[in-house]
Amino acid sequence: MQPKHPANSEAPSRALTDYPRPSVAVDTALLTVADRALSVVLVQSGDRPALPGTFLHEGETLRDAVLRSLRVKCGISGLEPRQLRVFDAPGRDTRGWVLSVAHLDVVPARDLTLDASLAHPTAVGSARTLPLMYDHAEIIELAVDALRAEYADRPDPRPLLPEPFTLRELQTLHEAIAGERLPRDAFRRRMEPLLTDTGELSRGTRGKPARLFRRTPDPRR
Amino acid sequence: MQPKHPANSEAPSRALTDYPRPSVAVDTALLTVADRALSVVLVQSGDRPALPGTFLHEGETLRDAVLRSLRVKCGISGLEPRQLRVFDAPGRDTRGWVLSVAHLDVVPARDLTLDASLAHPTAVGSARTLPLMYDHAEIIELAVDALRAEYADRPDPRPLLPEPFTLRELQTLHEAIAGERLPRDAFRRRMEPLLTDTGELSRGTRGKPARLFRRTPDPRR
DNA sequence: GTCGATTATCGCGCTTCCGCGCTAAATGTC
DNA sequence: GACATTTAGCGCGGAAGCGCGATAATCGAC
Repeated sequence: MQPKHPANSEAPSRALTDYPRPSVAVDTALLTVADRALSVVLVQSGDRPALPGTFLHEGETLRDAVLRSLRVKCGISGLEPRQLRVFDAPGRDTRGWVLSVAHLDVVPARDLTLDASLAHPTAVGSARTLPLMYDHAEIIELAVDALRAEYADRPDPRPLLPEPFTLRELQTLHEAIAGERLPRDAFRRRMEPLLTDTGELSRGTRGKPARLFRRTPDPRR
Repeated sequence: MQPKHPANSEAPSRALTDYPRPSVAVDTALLTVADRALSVVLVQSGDRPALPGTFLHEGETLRDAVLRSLRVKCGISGLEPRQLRVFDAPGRDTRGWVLSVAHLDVVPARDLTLDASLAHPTAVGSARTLPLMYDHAEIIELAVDALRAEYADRPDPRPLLPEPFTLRELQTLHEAIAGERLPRDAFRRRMEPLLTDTGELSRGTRGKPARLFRRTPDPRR
């Protein structure tokens, strides 16, 4: 029977590697917007769908591992994963003791050139009905809530819209993420002050041409 | 040189324990309020002060580990730790590869019967000037921000005040946590609807007796 | 050229929240 | 009993935000 770890920050008489340690995985709810609704990228894990993930390798950070897993599993790079929470139920993985650090990331649908036999976006509503591995359904819900909070009062903070864009395009995106209709005037009053008017108008569209905007860089980020 | 982990959720030809794994620690910013200001409980770690923590043992959850560390290091039990974030810089601990899952917990000052030579509350302002171990200064800032957010629009959600209490006592507590004065009328308008008036008045105090309140159980918790 | 579609603006009434000064009530101290 | 202290309530003016209906402008389709 192996000894238990010493208290953290005590000087142990043994090496840390003498003690039982968990494997640490990262799993990412990679969200995108397609057909005016949120989708999540799923991969096939054995016989069940799952979020893309990997085990943490020595010498890398959690973020390094997330980026590696998205590159390898989904052919995606250059993203900004955000840590959500650690899932730590002792028996969550039948192969042994595994913790998972859940992450959220966001990618424009146009950047997804997935091999559909490996990874594919699934509407969040549909994903809820699937028998996902481990606690991945819970991770998706956490991620959706976190993304909705980010989008509540900032215009497209995880840039999904190519610039420039119209107010209407921005509102449609925000409604897809919020999962509900957003009243037009209130939305415009809240967002317009946070945007940069390019001074240009849309072209090739029916009706009065819409003004075109860019995001104003957020000093907080 | 040891092999790297297989991709998460692939069926490995080797046991998970064949691969390098980190030690996982939990560190807790245990906050309390004393002298109308926030304090954090520090322990001595070698020659430097630190947050109480421990390594995660097989078969327990992070919460189990936090509770164990608070019991062993501080003689405290029955708390409700909240996960904050994982600290994962590869070189953060000179003894080897260690991740730390930072937590926040809150304890009334009256429940702290600490052996001062082991653990002692330190005003958060003072703690900022100390050479804390690892990333513990950062953990404290995260915890303070998280606690302030919890207290922003709910009355004493991490119960610190013994019941019943007066509006003035509640306001004084919230000001200690917020670190700033809160205007009386606005505070009362925001909080009073969320409290249960006991129908009783304070006694033994100078001036008009104050009404006494209890917390109304929050359906969200 | 007309029409429908689309964007944009705005006045307006309403709601919510805030800060402040003032007044009243009730207690303990002297 | 007077006084200082403390709590409590409230009127009021102001600020901020909202939803809605109405109107105007501008485009492409026909």
